[in-house]
Amino acid sequence: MVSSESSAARQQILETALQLFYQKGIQHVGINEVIAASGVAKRTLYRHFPSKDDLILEVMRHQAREWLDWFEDAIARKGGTPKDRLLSTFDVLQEWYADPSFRGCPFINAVLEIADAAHPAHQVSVQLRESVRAYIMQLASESGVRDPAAFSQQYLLLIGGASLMATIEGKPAGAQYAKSTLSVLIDAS
Amino acid sequence: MVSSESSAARQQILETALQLFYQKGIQHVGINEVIAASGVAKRTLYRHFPSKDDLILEVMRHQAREWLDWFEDAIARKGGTPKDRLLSTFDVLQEWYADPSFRGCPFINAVLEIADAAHPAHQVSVQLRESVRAYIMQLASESGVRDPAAFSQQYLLLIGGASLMATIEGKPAGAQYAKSTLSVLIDAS
DNA sequence: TTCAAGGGAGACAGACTTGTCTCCCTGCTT
DNA sequence: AAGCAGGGAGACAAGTCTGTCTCCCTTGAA
Repeated sequence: MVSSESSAARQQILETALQLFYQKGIQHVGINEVIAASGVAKRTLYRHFPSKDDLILEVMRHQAREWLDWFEDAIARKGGTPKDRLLSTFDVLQEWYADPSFRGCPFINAVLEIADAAHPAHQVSVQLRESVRAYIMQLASESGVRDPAAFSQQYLLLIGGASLMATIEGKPAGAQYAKSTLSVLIDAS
Repeated sequence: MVSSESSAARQQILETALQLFYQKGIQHVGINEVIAASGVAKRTLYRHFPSKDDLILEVMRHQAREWLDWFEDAIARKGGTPKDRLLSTFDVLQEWYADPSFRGCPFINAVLEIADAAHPAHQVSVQLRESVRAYIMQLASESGVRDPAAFSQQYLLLIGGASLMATIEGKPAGAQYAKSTLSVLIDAS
């Protein structure tokens, strides 16, 4: 018996839904579109995901794991001192923002599309931001920043602001403003 | 003959829709709910606004004018030197974030709910951010900041980031992180 | 070989949505 | 006084959506 967690159909649905949700926005993609693009029966989708909200939640969890892995790997690959790596996070982000398929940060998008802090998918975004903050706080400690906790909160402002600028104005270069701001913050501490 | 621009029914629809759109999210409010809450006939709404998209656009324009007036007035009332006023912008914003009726920045919400950069309402948000940036750049010039243009872009990151933090984590105090960051930026220039 | 589970295709119900339409009433203008 | 524009109430059409259902096929295990 194939575990329902690792079913090929389940994976197919998850990855197709992830693409569609990101490209068109969660609310603008119906279940019928997901099953058509997955080549899967509606009955099959509802066997694995009891409701659309469950599907959204699983998609967001999957995407959060993948994004955090990608982000930390990309920064590790840049190498250098902890301070170098802190600054290079915004180079990594700028490359992301400039990608033609970039349609905004999916976690910010999800929170504001869902517009319901009680929705479990909202918590996925909150937890992801907390993971990023903890990771940055660690790098800040290694860099000798005076108050790593406060610094990591300021970092969250900058990453959110840069993602927003990339989404609203379509300006990936917002990441460079964030980078220069971060540099000033580090040097001042 | 009453001008269709200043009709009482039109104003009623506009203000009711503004409230509902903000409280529940644009996509989660139907035309039927707007007319029920406005005490207006459906025919009347469609006489003034040919489609829901037109209504959304007019609501956003109205809200953008009101918000910018409120923001500039609140800062002017704080008084002090240009540098004082730059810093007090985030005190003003924090009061807004901490208000029980705060449900996120309506312009960020709208952009991400609509998820379509070609939608006219998206441009309203872009233009509002540009107005804020120009206003901040002026204050920065008066404060003797070295590069007011770059500074104003960094400001946009901070205001966006703080609004996002207030929305996602429900932490109005993000504004204080933004204020301290801004202070460092000013002193370093 | 038999049979149960997973899956594809799609009909269907029920509850939404936007936008058009009719019917009737009130109040202003000429 | 008369008539017309603006407006309230709501039926209706045509479309959307989610979630349930039936029917049939395939595959793998006992």
